[in-house]
Amino acid sequence: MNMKSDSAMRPKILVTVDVVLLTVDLESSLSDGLRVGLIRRDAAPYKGALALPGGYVHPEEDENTAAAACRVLKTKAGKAVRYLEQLATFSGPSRDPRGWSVSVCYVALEDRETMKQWPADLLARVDALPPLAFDHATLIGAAVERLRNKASYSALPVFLLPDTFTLSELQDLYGRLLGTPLDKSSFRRKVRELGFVEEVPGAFKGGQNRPAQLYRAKEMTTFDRTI
Amino acid sequence: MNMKSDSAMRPKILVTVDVVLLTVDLESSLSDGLRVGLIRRDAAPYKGALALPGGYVHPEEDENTAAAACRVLKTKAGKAVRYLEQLATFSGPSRDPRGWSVSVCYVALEDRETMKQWPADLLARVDALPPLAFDHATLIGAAVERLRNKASYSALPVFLLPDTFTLSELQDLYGRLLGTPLDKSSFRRKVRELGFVEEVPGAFKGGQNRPAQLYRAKEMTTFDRTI
DNA sequence: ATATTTAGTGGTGCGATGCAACTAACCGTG
DNA sequence: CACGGTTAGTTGCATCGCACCACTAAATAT
Repeated sequence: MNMKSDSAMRPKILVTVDVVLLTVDLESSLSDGLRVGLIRRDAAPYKGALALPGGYVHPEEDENTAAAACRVLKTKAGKAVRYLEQLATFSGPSRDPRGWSVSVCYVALEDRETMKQWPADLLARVDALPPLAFDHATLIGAAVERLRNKASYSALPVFLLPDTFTLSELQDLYGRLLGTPLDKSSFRRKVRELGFVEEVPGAFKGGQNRPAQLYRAKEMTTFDRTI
Repeated sequence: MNMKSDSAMRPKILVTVDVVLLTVDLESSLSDGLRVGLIRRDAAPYKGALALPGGYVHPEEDENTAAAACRVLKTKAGKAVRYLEQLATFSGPSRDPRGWSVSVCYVALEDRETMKQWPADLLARVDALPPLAFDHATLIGAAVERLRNKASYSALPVFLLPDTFTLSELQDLYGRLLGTPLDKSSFRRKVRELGFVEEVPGAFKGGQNRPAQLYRAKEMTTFDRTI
């Protein structure tokens, strides 16, 4: 196979990035509260439709696709994101009507408070998605699956909470993601011994009842997984 | 940001796939025995250097990047591969001297017997890699990490063994990948109850000593992971 | 004071896992 | 042909982690 002719006859491939920006609404008691940040497309194709924030990779300004994803988020959301991770790459001739396309998809996590800036009508529940442009529903499905999966063995979900949070909030979050209520005692023991949170000395969240100790995330931890 | 001008002024991005084809040599007692199938490049850049099997995505014939990876493997190895999984996508302006490139990287697993077809001098130990073209050493590192990781919670490693194998061989393999010797009793109990292998009735592997029952893989299984 | 609600801690029984001893089957050797 | 060596495969036990449940603590409301 000749490399030169291979390169010369190569048709154009569209190279884009898409970001699944996830957050969680701990107030909503029904469902898991997971929400995804969308945009409304202002150009063809799918003009006027809802879609994931995304766009072309700009070789002259992007250092790599992760940088492109950051740039997209910054222009569409006006801020740097808390956590960003590459999810997977989707490709094919028919997923974009403009031609054969490759989309490197990223998952971003943000807490609900910060996401207040995002227009409320563009924050869709992931368990009741509106019609979306391209194959974006698939990308969201993959992102949510990844997040749920990582919840079972990592500290990743802390990025869905504000800087400080109570252990009850953290437990509630894990319970939602894992789809099963967790035991208070076991959860606290686990979290403590894994040491991915630390107390904020003297900081308490007071409500109607007994005040709760506030915590903050320490380092990112991935737990052991044994066969 | 105007989509049309965005698209029109878009410089060419090289879109390629690379495959990290892994196998394991259970004979080699030192190290873990993991090996990666390489090719020797017959064209610039890096002409004559060792590299991963890979190549351009061909939009007119490839249904997606996974199909491109299969095609690359078929042309370079002459056969379909046992297991193929997308690893990650690597990108940037400097990883390929020809220009800004995106490489969708795949991990492939094959058993040692089948890999006998691969030229022996192109089957490198992953813990002692020769100098490689592009950033391919990085891709191999990521692939090996992924494999080791999945060994701790999935049946994935069975794809590194022939169709039938003994439980001792399977245990040896897991022990190598996990980097720690496993207990015979516990391992067998686990494998049995997870049920991802089944006996081949009446088939035994006879050596100098007591013959061992042969097993074959059932369905692909991923185990539970709990926080 | 007392009820209510949420925060947070301790104890206990069961199941999974690790460890070690045991049996089984084959081969080679004197 | 008995015996030792080696690998296959099982069984029993002891221990550790974890789910479950009961308890105490601190606030508010009436």
